[in-house]
Amino acid sequence: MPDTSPLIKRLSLFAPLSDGDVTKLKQLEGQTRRVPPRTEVVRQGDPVRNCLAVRRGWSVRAKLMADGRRQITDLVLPGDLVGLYADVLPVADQTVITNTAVEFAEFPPDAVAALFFEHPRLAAAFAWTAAREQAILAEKVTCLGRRTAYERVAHFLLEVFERLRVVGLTEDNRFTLPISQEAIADTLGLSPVHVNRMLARLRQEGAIRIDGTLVELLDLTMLKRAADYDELYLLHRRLPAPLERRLAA
Amino acid sequence: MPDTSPLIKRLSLFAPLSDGDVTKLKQLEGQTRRVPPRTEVVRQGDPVRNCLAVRRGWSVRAKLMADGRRQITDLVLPGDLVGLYADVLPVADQTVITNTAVEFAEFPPDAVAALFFEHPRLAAAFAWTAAREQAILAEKVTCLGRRTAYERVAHFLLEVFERLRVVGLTEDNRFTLPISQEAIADTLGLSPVHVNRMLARLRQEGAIRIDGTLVELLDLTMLKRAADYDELYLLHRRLPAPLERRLAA
DNA sequence: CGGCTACTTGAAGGATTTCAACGTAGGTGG
DNA sequence: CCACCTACGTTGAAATCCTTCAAGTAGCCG
Repeated sequence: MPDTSPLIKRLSLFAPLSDGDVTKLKQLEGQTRRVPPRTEVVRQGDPVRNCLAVRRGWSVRAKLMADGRRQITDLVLPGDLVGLYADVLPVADQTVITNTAVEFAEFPPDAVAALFFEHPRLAAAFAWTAAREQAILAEKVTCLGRRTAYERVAHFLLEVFERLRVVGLTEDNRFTLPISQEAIADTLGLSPVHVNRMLARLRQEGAIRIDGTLVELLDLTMLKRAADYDELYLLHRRLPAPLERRLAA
Repeated sequence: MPDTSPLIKRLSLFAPLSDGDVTKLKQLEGQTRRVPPRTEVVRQGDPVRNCLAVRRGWSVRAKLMADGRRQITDLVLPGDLVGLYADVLPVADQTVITNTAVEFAEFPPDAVAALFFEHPRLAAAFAWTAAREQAILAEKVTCLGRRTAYERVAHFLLEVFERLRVVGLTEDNRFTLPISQEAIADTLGLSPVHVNRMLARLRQEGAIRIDGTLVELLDLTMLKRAADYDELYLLHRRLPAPLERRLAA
């Protein structure tokens, strides 16, 4: 299947999906919507309506402060789900803005609750997604709290690379990074100028190469050492055996 | 009920619980275990066995880096749940260490999944808890990425105050803060020395008063302004009406 | 070509860390 | 009961990392 959606790719990593599961996912992702770059898909403070499943394009989830500062809390990449908790939240606590043209599917939040009854394996996969999202957030807290600017930039590149890899959006050690250095700065809690300097340093050290939006990681070992990187938190591993047995029943 | 557990207190804030729900919670919390201060309750990298429901005492959830740096990602206070995702995770991505003597109940992770069938309202309440935890993490990312040390300390005090308040652990504007300034530093991504200075400044400005482990917030308005604080993210509001209607059915 | 946006680089300033020293309270053993 | 010890809090001074300000370059699109 060359047309496999990134979501299906990503969830298959967690557990082999049955035909029924795949059919259900295709149904959820059936109707897609396209929005241009710099569109607010979800607005902080608004009531949340739908869950989104991103098929193409980059967005960011961000918190906006009263005085204009902003912090990007997570990237939203193809295969990612937005608003899994929509059902249970009064209003969105964050804004989601597209960075490129983005294509995504929408479905009602109670469809997620319904999964628990009809598609327990998918429900587990969605729970796993939520757990992964939380682990990514915790890792980001660690980055911002305890890593230097240099380490943060290296860590950022490695995380993006690995997250794109599992949805098939890398080639060798290359990927496209369609966001500005200012956006990276808002992700890493740094100034744009300093992000630029750290990228320059990584470039000079031969760890990376950048050509426009194309990034190549030339020395993964060195990057991982520099970032104190352990990708365990991304949970790109098979699910626990006990759960597997239970779901197989 | 003077004996109401902090968990029941907290979840009641989300939705009025039925007698059956309360009975179920009491059953989950039935057997408690006590551990002394500075005990590793969950160890980063170990397989996760159980979910925990904390009844008394303070713990922290932390990420430990190879070179000894640590980042506290969240406080674990009475009424908090630990390891909601245990079922779906291969290993713990964080360590949980008690700071004081702690009393908590343990229950198997699949008990959470079972809730969805027998106690949908509790299941929703647990989902809400998970959503709240994630919102707290996102807010922490914003703190670490975009707030100054002064703002972070003010924000920290306000968050702790509000979280303790809903489980009945405050009196007027006072609460006990049984953790060291070093632990606060590891929470806020600062050095212990600087935390001390910021606390001193808040004290001089008349915003707070500290006597041992007792903290009093003297000027909430000023603190909230200083921290750019909006406690919306703590989700201490009633659940959305549509969900309420569905659960009432 | 002009104007926009993003990237780049240098220099100065500021926020926070590190280093160091001292004070204080509680706990333990002589 | 006192002396010691340790952990924690406090304060000053120097060093560092990162930001801010400023100016210049490169690419892109009308």
